[in-house]
Amino acid sequence: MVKRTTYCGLVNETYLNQEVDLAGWVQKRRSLGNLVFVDLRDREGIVQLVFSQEINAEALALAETLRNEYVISVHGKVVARDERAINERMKTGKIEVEVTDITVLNESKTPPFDITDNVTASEDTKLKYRYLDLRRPEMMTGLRTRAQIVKSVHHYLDDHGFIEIETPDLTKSTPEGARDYLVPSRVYPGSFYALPQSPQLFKELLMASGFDRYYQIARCFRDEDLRGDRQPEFTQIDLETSFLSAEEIQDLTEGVIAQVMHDEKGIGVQLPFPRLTWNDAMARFGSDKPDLRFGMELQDLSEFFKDSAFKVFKSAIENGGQVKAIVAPQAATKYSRKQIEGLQDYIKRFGAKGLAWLKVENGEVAGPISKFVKEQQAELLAQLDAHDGDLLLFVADTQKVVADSLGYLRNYFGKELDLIPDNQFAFTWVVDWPLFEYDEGDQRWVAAHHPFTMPNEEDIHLLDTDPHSAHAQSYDIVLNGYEIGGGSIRIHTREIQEKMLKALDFSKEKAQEQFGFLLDAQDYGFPPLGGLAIGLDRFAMLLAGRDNIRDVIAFPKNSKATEPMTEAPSRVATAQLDELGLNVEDESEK
RNA sequence: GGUUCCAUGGUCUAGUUGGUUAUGACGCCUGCCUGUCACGCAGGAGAUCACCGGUUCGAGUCCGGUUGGGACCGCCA
Repeated sequence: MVKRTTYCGLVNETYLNQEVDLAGWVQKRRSLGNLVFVDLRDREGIVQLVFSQEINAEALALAETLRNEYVISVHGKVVARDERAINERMKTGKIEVEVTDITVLNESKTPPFDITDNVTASEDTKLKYRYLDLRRPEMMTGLRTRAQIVKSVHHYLDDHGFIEIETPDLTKSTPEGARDYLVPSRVYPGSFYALPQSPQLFKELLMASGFDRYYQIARCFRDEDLRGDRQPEFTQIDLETSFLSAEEIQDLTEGVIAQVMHDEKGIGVQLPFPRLTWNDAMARFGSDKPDLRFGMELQDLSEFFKDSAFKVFKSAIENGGQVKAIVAPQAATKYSRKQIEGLQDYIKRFGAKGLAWLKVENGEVAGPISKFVKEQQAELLAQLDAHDGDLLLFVADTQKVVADSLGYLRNYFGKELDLIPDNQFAFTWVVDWPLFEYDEGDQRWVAAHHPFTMPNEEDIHLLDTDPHSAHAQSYDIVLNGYEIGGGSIRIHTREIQEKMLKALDFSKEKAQEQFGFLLDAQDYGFPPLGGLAIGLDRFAMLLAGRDNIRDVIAFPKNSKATEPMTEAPSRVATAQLDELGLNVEDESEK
């Protein structure tokens, strides 16, 4: 095999009049008879090859037989294109390669879709032929963005005294949190390992061992339903430290992110990032992961409407709820009554019973509820800072329903009204989370973050009296409306840990059975500790400008958690099951 | 677990009130073409209308079910 001179996409004027050897895939053949052009593609880009009688008749003949995605190598001379033949849209458009020798390294069937960035094939088809999909430049770019992030993280954390340590993938199932992926044990039939949801407990134990600063690019597994930003296996930039405060860990994280933004995007981010309390995030943006690239904040009108003649509003407030509104700027004429009612149907899934709205026209409010606010309309418009042409949207309900509904509508209108600037990266911390949240489905209190999260210092006493009102030393890092990471200061004393588990209704026995190794470790000089994990996939997705983490994962699952290419998961041989002591029900069905 | 949408040549797609040979583009094949880069021109091939059943004289179209896929809610310490 001839040694390549360079990548196709990197051939430029410095190679003028030199002989080069190139290899790659045929992007396109354009035959004009005795003159043939071939676009040759590799990971760095495309270069135009020329074949003609004058250059080499034998190569020309072979060029006529080329088809898309054939793999070839060529030898030829880099020449300048004629003035009128220059292609300004191509990086290599000023030159071309006159081919004197060509080898077909492999032929290709006609691919099921074109290897271009404006591909039209369905997600299903693309995943089935993932190796072809990944030939597309934008897919290569996404994975290279991801690689660059990892490289920067290694560089930064290595420089800051972090030690990279691997933790097990075959570990113990834990009852809290997401559903585990289970791995049957052959040696102990009926017993199972679990794949880690995160390396949480192991990294805490590494602090107990005195490593002081740990990190890992860690694969995590959660058997829950998928979304555009959720895959069953995903990767965290996982780190843990001893003897640092929440603020110090946040500063450190900002350093990591600033390094990545500098290396990958050439952007100097403004530090420190804003810090929002969880309460403020929910109150102002209706979300625990607010998109700060635009305004349109939720405004509380409970006081304004507490004596309203509009019973829906008045009674919501009397029942301990609230009335809030958002102002969609210049949206009044863009949305018909029917469209707004469509939005109302949508927010019903968050529990909202209705969506009240007003349009502002000539300084007056108009719309179905206008008669209730006509008298105070000037006051209302002033309070909301609303102007002619704006659309006002109101939801009256419990705090949670109001936040979910208006938070959704805020994001919806942000996109629809084009209020979100491109190429902006708005980081923020969301801090001071509740320690617990109530699980309506299971009718019990669960840890909002995880059961090892330290309460705020001033709330520790609440563990004895009113644990569920306590707030936590936990923090999420949010980018453009996505949670890209989160962490906390952990509990490091057995006393507080046991109170925490008790508040979660763990019996002493159950706690010992599930987390005994951690509780025991806390008896042997467990240092104060805390850490954080950044979701690599989401971070890479956002930096690559994509809207699905599949685009920055080489071989992802589809939305049904299967992989169309390998057809995993699949049934296995009975002999394999027998060896594991497993019986599958209804094996004949399906 | 729930809601909702979708399935027509290789790909994307049109298909009316149920009515003769199922539309178009791209791609593919053959021929012509020496400056193309969305090459052009002429011709051609390519369809189990996802699957099963029903209604009907007649189903791509209507009804029921199944399968596969997309989005969303729940779920995701």
